[in-house]
Amino acid sequence: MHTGTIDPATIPGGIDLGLTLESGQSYLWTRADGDGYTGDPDGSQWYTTVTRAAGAPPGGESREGDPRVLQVRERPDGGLDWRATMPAAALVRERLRLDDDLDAIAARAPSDPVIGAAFDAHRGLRLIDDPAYPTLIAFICSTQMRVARIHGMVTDLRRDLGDPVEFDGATVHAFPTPERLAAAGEDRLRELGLGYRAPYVAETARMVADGTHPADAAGMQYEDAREWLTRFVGVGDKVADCVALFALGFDEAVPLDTWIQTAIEERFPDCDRDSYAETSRALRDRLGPDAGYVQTYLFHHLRTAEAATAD
DNA sequence: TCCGTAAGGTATCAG
DNA sequence: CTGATACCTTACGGA
Repeated sequence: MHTGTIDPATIPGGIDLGLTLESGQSYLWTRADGDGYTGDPDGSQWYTTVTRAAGAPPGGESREGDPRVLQVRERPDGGLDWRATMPAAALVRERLRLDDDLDAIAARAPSDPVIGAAFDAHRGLRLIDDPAYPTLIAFICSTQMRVARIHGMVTDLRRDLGDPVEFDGATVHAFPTPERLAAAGEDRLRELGLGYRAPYVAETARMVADGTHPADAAGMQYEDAREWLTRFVGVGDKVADCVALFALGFDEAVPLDTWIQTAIEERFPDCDRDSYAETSRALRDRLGPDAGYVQTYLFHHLRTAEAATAD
């Protein structure tokens, strides 16, 4: 086993690990004391994921290789501990985007009372940089679902169809390979509770298994990438934006979900256009170069209960 | 205990 | 190309 620590001085703006991993960006980590997403996040717990990459460019998780386990927890000093089946210091920095300067990002954000409140209320919330294919499947599952249940669905997929890996005396499961998901078939996926998403996941997994990989969008211009991603079954503009933002490093992407749509109507009505593409463009212009970061803070702020009394 | 509603939307089909 | 509708399942809140 490899272990390491990350000095808080090397994390500009700090990190709230539980918030970052349970804020609805990533569904690929589980908390040691349970499935997570069902209670208050707790960054002092070990969070575990399984990955096939050991340090890849954004969204460029290797498409083959043995699954490897990575665990991270928050230290009392604000730094991080990690444990893994491979050297992982660089991987942790990359996945949790520890080089992003949160204070600078907050300073660049537009001066708006709700945006300011969102940054103040959720210090240490970071964007994540997850592998593209599991993120694609997770967000196909996300339509018309609550955050906690999306995590439950992904966890069920892993447990039932993912390769088991031994680590520290326990068994954890990798995200199922595209081949395995495709082979499972629509009926099996319906049994796992995916509902009408089952055929979408099966068909998209088949496309990936046949060589059309979502990470291939990483080198495109942002709007081209979003459009290209919608070729996967079950992927419209919103899900494509989630993959672009949370897995492919397109920091300008602003997934227009129901929460953000409401925020647009109430806070930025002049950004409300006739199409997704035009509204997206207007909102990106309004939110600035870190539009994706601002969106993530807004989404989390609006979604949490305290937001109801914040404004 | 039971039922209506809504949950990080998308595919499909008219007009 | 734009607008309306069905869609699986589950976890809630109100009767």
